[in-house]
Amino acid sequence: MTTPGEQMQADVLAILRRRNLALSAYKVLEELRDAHPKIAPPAVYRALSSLMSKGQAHRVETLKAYVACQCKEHARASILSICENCGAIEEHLAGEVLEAVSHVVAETGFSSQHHVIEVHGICAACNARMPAPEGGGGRRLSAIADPMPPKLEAVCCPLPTARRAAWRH
Amino acid sequence: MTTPGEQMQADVLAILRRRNLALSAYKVLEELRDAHPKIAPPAVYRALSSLMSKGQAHRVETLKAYVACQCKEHARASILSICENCGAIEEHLAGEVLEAVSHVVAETGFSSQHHVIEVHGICAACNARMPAPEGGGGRRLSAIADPMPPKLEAVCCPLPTARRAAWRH
DNA sequence: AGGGATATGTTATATTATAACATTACACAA
DNA sequence: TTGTGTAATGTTATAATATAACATATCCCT
Repeated sequence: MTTPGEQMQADVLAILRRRNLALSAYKVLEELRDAHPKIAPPAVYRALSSLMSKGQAHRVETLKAYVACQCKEHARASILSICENCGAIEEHLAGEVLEAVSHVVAETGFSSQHHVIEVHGICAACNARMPAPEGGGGRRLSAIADPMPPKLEAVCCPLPTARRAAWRH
Repeated sequence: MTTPGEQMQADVLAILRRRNLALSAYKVLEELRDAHPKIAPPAVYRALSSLMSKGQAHRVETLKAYVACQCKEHARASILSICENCGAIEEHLAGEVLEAVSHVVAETGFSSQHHVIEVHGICAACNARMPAPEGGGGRRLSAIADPMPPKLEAVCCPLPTARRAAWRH
């Protein structure tokens, strides 16, 4: 039988999976109100917390927001890439990198327990629609000519010179 | 001549440098009240923001808190290690790791602009005071026998089985 | 001096997260 | 079966983090 808590987790996970964007806990809460009219913040945070402890969701620290895990229930930490243009999140498994990080900090005697690796930049799809940068190096948000939505549900779109991309809020 | 904003930045930096711990913006604000009795949050956030853009301070994303940069004005991102026992933060420069991360995400066409790498675990000093773990792997917080303060200003200390270490708040 | 840009001060509020406690459901012994 | 302790869920309130919005002052340039 499925308990209320399990149902909540399933509903939260379904909401997160609808997009490849990170959603704030309160955005998730809003969307949950359809199925759970009188839901309150602690219920959402409890569900997110359970999902995270099972590796089915991740908090994107640099966005204060949450995404569904894109791998098949991995336990190890992963690298999250965050597109500054469209907000798309991708998850990259790379044990060697985690080990490299552990190795670096081990030089001062630090023993690693949990890694957080996040990279901001421009995703492949947005790169394809942007002019290449002058002085070499990666393309930049300010160079975007004609921004356009990401893979799944469009949430970006207008984004000319804006300091803050549309998908943030 | 030194402007009010520069003075504020200097004061904030001095406060951050007094510890090797991360301080929340509001903790910084409290300490600033000595020198600036009527300071308000935006002033602190502005100072932190300026310091960060100059590479003189960093936000520890996983702690929602700020530390002084420990290197000589590096521009590149670094690896931050966070001791779960005493809260000590260490900064590790490791360009190769940043490149390894960029390389991993580049496999899907992502171009990196900014890296965030944070590692939680146990620092050398705390490791020295802890029993080694049974099944191999790093030592864990729960295994701590007789916790004791970190390098600079002691903020940790009691920490037997506590779920949340004392230095967090 | 005038006037625009930038920096600073001030008030209010938005956003994110958790504490604290009430209530319900559940496992299991008596 | 009924009590009774534990864990899960619901509910209310509030804590902690961060920024918007606007007023005022300062500086630079003419």
